Amino acid sequence: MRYSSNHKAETRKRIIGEASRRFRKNGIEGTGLVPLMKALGLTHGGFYAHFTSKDALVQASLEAAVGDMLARWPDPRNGEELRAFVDDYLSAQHRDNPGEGCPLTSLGVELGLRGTPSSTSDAMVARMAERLAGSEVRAAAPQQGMVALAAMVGAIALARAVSDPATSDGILDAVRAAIQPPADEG
Amino acid sequence: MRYSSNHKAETRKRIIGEASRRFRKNGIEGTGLVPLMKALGLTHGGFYAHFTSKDALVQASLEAAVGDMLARWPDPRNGEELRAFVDDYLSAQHRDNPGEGCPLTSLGVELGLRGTPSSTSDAMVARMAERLAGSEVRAAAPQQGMVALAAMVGAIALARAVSDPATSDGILDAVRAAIQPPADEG
DNA sequence: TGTACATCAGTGAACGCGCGTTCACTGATGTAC
DNA sequence: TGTACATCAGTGAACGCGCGTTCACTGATGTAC
Repeated sequence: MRYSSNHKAETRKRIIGEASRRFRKNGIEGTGLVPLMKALGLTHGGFYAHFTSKDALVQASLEAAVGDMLARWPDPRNGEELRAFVDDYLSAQHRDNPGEGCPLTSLGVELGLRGTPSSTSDAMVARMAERLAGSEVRAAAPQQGMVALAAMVGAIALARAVSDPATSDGILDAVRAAIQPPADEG
Repeated sequence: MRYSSNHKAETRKRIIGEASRRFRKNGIEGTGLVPLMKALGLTHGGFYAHFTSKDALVQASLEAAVGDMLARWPDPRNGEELRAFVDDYLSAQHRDNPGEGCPLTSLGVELGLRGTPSSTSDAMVARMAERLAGSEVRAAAPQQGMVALAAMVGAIALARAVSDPATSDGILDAVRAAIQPPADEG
């Protein structure tokens, strides 16, 4: 069967989209290519028409997830938007849905632990720290943006690792209060 | 072959020790029982004389790693000891050796991401946050201990995820400076 | 306008491999008599 | 003190399964003539 000229590019995008969700949710090692392709209504043999290997898909998925995440970032000069974004980042919703969430706390962590860090992570870390630093957020100096980012990433990691829901919520609350002044002050 | 009365207990400890290193370094899914037992000079069949399943070993390994980590923690009233510990935590040595490092940033993160958090993590988080809060560390209030812990865990995660060595070192430096006053002030 | 052919995204069977787990067995030693 | 037996940590072959990857093939459609 022959398809329209952009059909292959669209299929490639669909594979990346589904993979980026699955890698973040179930891990790279926990995501098989056979179930992934099946979920898209395709057979696994066709995978290699789009990617040279699973690793190539991992890189493309990380890049796509980072791109999505950065596109969602507000203008740092708009304090209200940034405050809302930080609230979203430190929300139960984000904690409970790694598949839709920040790739640094899922894919980035797995790649980092296994000794295969990617320069895509560098770009995301730099952009996030920069925007947190140049904002109304309490920490104003450039390094303070990095500290705020580390606290946010660590908060999500800890909130996910802990089994008591109250403790988990408390971690998110404590970090939110620390890096962001109360809403009525801003 | 029959062995001395404590032989089995010693073998069990050896399995847990090696597993806790491998789980932290290569991940739970990345650690096979066959190579694990082989590394101890044993065959894989004998594994089930010690543990009912791989999952049981994961729990035992997390508990052992958390116990080791907490045993290394200094008296929080001794500012100098605590400062040294925080420096060690935020060191290149720790970043580069997850197998010997904090189980929260490796095993805990993997368990948390896969939706199987363990109450063992709760104990470690509580104890670490408590000790950071009751110390000379800049952040003194109880929730501030949690913020310091989140920043430390996030710093290690980011420092591992990033590919540029200077950026990686910079993350550790920024967080160290933020949660700890300069040494000559203490 | 109609026929022949080239294209190529996707198919599906097959590959070798390592996984977690099971199980009948081994054999050195402690215990019972 | 000497023999027979029970114990049980560890052995090693086997199980079914899912993995990443390969490859000869399909067949609907665009293109050439």
